Amino acid sequence: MYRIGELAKTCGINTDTLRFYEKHGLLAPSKRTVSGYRVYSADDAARLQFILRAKAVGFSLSEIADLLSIELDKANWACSDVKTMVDDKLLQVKQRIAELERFRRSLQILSDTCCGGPASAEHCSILQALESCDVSRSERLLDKETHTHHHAPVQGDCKC
Amino acid sequence: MYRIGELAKTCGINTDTLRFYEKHGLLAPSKRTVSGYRVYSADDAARLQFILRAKAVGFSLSEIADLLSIELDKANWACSDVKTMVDDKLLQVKQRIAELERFRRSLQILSDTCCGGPASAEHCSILQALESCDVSRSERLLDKETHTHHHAPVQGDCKC
DNA sequence: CTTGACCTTGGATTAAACTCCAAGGTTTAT
DNA sequence: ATAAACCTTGGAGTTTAATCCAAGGTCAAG
Repeated sequence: MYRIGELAKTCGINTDTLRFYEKHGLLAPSKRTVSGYRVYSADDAARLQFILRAKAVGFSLSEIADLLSIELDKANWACSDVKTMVDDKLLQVKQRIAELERFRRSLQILSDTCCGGPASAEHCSILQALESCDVSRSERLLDKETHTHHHAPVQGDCKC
Repeated sequence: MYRIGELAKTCGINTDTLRFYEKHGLLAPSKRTVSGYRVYSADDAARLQFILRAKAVGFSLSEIADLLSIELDKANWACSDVKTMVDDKLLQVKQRIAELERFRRSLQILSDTCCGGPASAEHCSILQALESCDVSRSERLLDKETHTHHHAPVQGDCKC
C-alpha cells in the first residue's frame, strides 16, 4: 500500500502525473483513506508499471487507455475482441522495432565511418552521410575499408 | 526541385509542418524563386526523410536539431564531437529497441495465452495478466500448455 | 483577363501530456 | 500543540508539435 507520494517517488514520476492519469481514466487508486488520501495497492503499482512501459515504448495515453479500458467493462468484451486489439498493438510494436533497427544501422554506419579524431569535421563523411542521408554511400565506403585494411577506424586515419 | 506542396504531398505531411520545421531550424529550402516561393532540392528532401525517420523512431525535434545542427557550423566541430554525439544517440536507440523487445514479448505472451474465441472475456487470463502485469504467470501457463498439448490455442480451448 | 490552384506572411488555435499554484485539510515527530 | 511534511481540489500555465486562418501575391489554362 502506497500513498501517492511514495508511489510517485518509486516510479520516478510526479504526483501530479498520477492525479492526471486518474483524471484520464488510466489508473485510479483502489482505495482512499477516511480522510480522502489516495491508497495504491501492489496491483495498482503494477498497472502503473505497465502504463509507464507502454509510454516509454511510444504509445500515447489514449492508446494505452484503449488497452486498459477492456478491463473496466470485461463482461461486454469477447476474448476475440481482446486478442484482436492485442495483436493489433503487437503489429505496431513490431513495425516500430523494425524502424528503430533501420535507424540504428544508419547511426552505426555513421559512427563506424568516422574516426572520432580531433580534426575539424568540416569535410567529415559522417556529416555528408547525414546531410544526404545516403547511407548506401557510407556502406560502400565502410565496406571497402573493411576489406582492405581493418574494421575499427583509428585516430588520424579518418575519411574527414 | 520541389515546391512546398509537392514535397509535403510526397512525404505525407502538411505544408505548414514544413514551414514549422524551417522556423525551428530543422530544414530550410536551399532556394527561393524570385517571387519568394520555397524550392527544395533532392538533398533537402533527403534531409527531410532523415528528420521524419528520426521522429518516427521517437526523437524529439530538438534532439533531431542537435544532430543536424553540427552541419550549420561544421568548422567548429571536431570529428570526435560528432562521433560522441552519434554514439550517444546510438545508445539511446539500442535502449529503446531493448525496451520495445520486452514489451513485444509481453504482448506476444498475452496474445498466445488467449484463445480469441467468442466467449466473454470476463475471466480471460489476458486481462488478468495485463492487470497485474504478471507476465511470468502467463509464461508458466503458456509453458505448461505447450508441453502438454499444442502451441497454438484453438477456439473453445481458452483459459478464459 | 479572370478563375482556380498554388504560394507568402504573421499570428491564433489546437491537442497531448504534463506541471504548477493557491487555499486548505491531515499526519507525524518533537 | 505546533511545525514540517504530507495530502486534497480546482484551475491555470507550460511545452511540444503541429494545424488553421486571414489577407494577400503568383502563375498556368482557357
